[in-house]
Amino acid sequence: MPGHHSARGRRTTERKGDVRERAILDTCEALLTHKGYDAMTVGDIAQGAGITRGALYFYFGSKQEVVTALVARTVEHLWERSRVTAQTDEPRQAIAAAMQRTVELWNEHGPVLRTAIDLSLTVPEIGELWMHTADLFIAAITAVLEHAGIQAGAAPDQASAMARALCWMIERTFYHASQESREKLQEASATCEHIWLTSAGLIT
Amino acid sequence: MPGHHSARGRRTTERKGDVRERAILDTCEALLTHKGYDAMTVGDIAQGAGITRGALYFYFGSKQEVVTALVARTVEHLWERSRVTAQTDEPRQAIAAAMQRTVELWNEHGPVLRTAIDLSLTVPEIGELWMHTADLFIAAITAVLEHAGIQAGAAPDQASAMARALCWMIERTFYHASQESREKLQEASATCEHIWLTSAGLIT
DNA sequence: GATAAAAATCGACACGGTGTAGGCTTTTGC
DNA sequence: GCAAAAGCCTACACCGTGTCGATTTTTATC
Repeated sequence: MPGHHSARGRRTTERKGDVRERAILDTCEALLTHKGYDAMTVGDIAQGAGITRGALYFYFGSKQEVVTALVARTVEHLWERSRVTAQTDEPRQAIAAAMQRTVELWNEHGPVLRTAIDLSLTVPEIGELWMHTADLFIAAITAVLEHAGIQAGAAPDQASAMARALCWMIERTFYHASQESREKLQEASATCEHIWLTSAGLIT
Repeated sequence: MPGHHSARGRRTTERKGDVRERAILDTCEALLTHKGYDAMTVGDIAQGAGITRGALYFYFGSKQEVVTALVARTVEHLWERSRVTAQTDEPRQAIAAAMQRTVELWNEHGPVLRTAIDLSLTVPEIGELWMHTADLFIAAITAVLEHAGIQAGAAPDQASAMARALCWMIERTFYHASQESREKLQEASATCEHIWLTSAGLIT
């Protein structure tokens, strides 16, 4: 009985492997949270997912591939959300909304995002993924800045360059704050928002 | 003939091991530059320094210890410089000077600094070192902000919190720009300086 | 400049994690 | 029910790490 009358909308036909694959990624995220990337061994992941090392290599070619898939899964979430978010015309609102969404993502998946950042240099695939994410962010910030009256362009005091720096500020600030607590994250977010607003000329 | 009339001021008595130790660190920095941390093996370092793996373990207990020592050496440079730099009273000058010094350090030791950042999470000793460096920086930024009229305090729109966010902005922006080219670094520095000035209320 | 202690070096080894290979078992679709 | 595909496992080979004990070289002292 494959994809029969599954009540759900889609065609289903969910292979057993699909479940396992999710289990592997879930386990990986949990391990990343509690042990960190280096300490996490392929055997650990397999064990957590209820299979042996050998079986895991049926799904993923290496530890790095597992993590890459996990990062992809997490980041796609973000892409979805950012695509949905209609651009509010009011800069202040747009900024507040963007920051709030980002806080939520970091609250939910902080360890994965931190790992992604750490591995960006050494694992090209992850670097790719993260760069793309950053570019989305930078584009969004650039739009807001220009909308707020900052001159478009790539010179150091123009929208594009400033957006890039602000993006890195947010990334790094969240990276650290998300290690501490949700409260710290919220505070850090407020600080970033304030600097963003100031840079946009929306605060005296 | 140990430390005889060595023309130099100090007591000399430089052991052979001191030279080797330096050679190891120099090799490590070169390898970090050309291969990156993960690809770099203890054997590589030893070979580059003209000894065998076994001998290297006489100097350092592990690959991580080698890198930690290298980071320490590099960061101490920075501490020196920042201690020397008398605090100019004029905020604009202070900011420009700080940025320039930072650019130089990243130009000279970009790969080491990037590695230090990458390993901050996983190697506590390096995390320690880097945190201390960041704290110096944050204190300096805080001082400038307060001097420029930003209210002291840790609330999101007060000097201390803002300084922290600005520090991370600079760290991350330099991290990326230093991978590209000296020109990019210089531009990135200008952008960070502009945002810093704006946040300090020194630019309309 | 002989000598004994300290410093430096080496080769061999044990361990642990990775990734691969070949064969067995379960699912899946007809 | 039955092939083919998918899933799974054990065993193995490889590589990098870090340790050990024996040996050689430096260093300081007489």
